Amino acid sequence: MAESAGRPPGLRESKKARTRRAISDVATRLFAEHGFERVTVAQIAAAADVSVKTVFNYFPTKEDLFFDRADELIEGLVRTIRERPQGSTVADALHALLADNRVPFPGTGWKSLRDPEHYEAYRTFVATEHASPALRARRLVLAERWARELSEAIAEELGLRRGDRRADILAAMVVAVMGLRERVLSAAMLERAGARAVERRVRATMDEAFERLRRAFADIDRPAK
Amino acid sequence: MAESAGRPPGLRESKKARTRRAISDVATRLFAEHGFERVTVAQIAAAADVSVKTVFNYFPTKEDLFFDRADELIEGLVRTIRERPQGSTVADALHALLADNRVPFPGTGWKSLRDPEHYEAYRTFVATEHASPALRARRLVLAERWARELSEAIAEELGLRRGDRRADILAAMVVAVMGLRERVLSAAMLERAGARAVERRVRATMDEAFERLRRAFADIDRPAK
DNA sequence: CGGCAATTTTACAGTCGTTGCAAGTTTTCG
DNA sequence: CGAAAACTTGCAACGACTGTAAAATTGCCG
Repeated sequence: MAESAGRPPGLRESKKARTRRAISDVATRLFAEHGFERVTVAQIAAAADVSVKTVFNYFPTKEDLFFDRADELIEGLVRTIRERPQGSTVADALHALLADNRVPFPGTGWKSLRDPEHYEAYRTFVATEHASPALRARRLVLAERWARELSEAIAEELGLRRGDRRADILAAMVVAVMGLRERVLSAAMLERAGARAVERRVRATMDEAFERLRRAFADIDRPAK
Repeated sequence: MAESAGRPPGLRESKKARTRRAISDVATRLFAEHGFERVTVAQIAAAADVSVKTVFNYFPTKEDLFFDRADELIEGLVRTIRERPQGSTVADALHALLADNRVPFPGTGWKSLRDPEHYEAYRTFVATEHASPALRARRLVLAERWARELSEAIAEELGLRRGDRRADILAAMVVAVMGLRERVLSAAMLERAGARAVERRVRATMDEAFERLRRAFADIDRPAK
């Protein structure tokens, strides 16, 4: 695998990066405009001025075009756990992150829904996803992968051995709660609730969920430091 | 929607049922023999002596051929909750069901893994599913549907209004635990652990998980009657 | 700079799931 | 029995995806 800072960028590398970006951007725009199902890979390729084969060269499946960089989300979660403030349990840290009115944006991190531009962008994302069974299915697969990574991070952070049942259970429940958050968020945004209303509903759900998680895992979820 | 016992069977009905069964059986056999991905719908149609179009007439997608009647599982769960014995909480009832060494079989209910025949059949099922990303994805979609139905049943059973946050949270966590059970079960069976060993691992995981669920939901999960 | 090797991109042909359509076939019912 | 309704089928077509081998591009070395 290429190390993160191997050689000086190199023409080839940078060109590849640019091509990949171009394809992803074009695809994102087209999906937002016409919906996932009604855009063909051939159209994307044409709009990005590459061949269909090249598209599949960079993205294994059409769905990957939509969820490009979605895996960054899990990195954010893991960092949240690892770098939680002193005295804060894992549940505390995740609670703080997920009860907040922010949502993950590819590349640029978590953004507040109070910003109308971000609200609109995320609403489009959610609506596109919601309208496509294939995308909804894909999201579930991603969530499963997240559960595994989360489980490892949690185990390590709580001083349990890898694959400890308790870490697996906690991770699975956290991911379930994330799924719930997503559902609440989507539902609220799809009916065009105002940013404050969305925020309120999300927070209420997360408060409830994490309170219960705290109760369930009080014995092993220890504060940092 | 057709009521469960509409007219006397009728030639047409029974013929349809037979055709459907034939297709499903043939598909199941072929998948077990060669793996999901390596069997084409055309082959299934040929082996079942119908046209490809007829196959899609009965089953919306190829995956549905594999998971035919999997939705019966959720009915079993819901019944488990509704008909739980006196003094038993929802968590108790689900715990008893899921810590047991039995697995759901389409049509015939839950069977013990101690029976070598059932063990082998279920192992084949699990192995086939495991080998196919498409099937794994599909299972996740089914699980999501189960979460919704479970949530309704739980809400009703605990005297909460439909869509009560707490019921949603409990349901989501229960489904997460079911997913975990499946993972433990699969892993154990794929490495050909003996029935007792599989049973032990499943039970240990379920004991741990439900103990935590009980703690988390002690305030609302009331015993029956 | 020139030219060869490695890497990317592309066209082309093909597989497979899935759908729409119009023409059979079978079952039901009056 | 005969027409309507319900099923089945063959055919053509679409779109995601793959393999292959040829063409274009880029990196590198003398």
